Amino acid sequence: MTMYVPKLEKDIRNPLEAGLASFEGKWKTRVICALTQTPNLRYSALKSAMGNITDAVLTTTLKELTADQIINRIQYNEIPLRVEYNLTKKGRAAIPMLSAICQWTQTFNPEWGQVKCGCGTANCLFDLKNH
Amino acid sequence: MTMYVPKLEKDIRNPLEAGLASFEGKWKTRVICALTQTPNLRYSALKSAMGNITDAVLTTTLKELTADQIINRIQYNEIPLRVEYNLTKKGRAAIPMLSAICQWTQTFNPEWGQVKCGCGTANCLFDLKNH
DNA sequence: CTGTATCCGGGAGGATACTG
DNA sequence: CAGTATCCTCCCGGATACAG
Repeated sequence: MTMYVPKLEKDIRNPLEAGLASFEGKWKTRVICALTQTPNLRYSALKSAMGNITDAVLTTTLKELTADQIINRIQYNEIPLRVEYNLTKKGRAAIPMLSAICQWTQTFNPEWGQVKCGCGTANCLFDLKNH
Repeated sequence: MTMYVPKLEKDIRNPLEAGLASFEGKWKTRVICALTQTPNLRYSALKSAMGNITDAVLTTTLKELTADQIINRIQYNEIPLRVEYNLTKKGRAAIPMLSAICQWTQTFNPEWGQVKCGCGTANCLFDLKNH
């Protein structure tokens, strides 16, 4: 019933800060990565892709990404209920940006350069350590 | 005497998360912005550019940016002590990335598109609301 | 002038139990 | 299956005071 409402408004001053806020927190980029590798994922598939996330945290993450127009929530009123998530146009437009950050890190911190993703997916964005 | 040491290690899994961590927090991008507009700034100049930051928070921010190799700390052993900060090569390489995020926000959230920076500096990265 | 030391409130992330 | 509701812990950002 009582949704969480922060007492202090965040102090976001420009479009850069607004953009970065879309990716902050522990799970958002991981959800984006999963949806990049597999375009349509159900709640349960997303949850197991995240590994050890709890429902409360996954739900919050998905709501924030939806509010930021980075993912779509598509509900099929079947029984049992089916819900799928995928990237919006804005979400897909973020992929090159995130890749650029990834490469920037690997360029200047070569210790990251050796870590290769083992997922075998051709369009995988990220080089994951635990994957 | 007792520096702050986090008890739980941060869970950074890939170069994207490592890169984004360099920009997180309220002040890091603002410091980068200030040093983009003015290449060499003293502690006190940086502090007044930030507006209402406290010393404890500014010091922490500068240390983290230095540790991440995004800014250089140059100390002149004069009396009184003079310290200047500027962007490293890695820091300068981040500017196009940050501009891309800025533009991404302005493209998909046009309410940010009308806000223009009033600083008059040619190489100003960001469109600032309070500036 | 350029910081450190110390304390504190608020909140993000998480654990657990429960539900249509 | 796809979430809510509730509670809790840790620690970040900030305030204030002090120092080399």
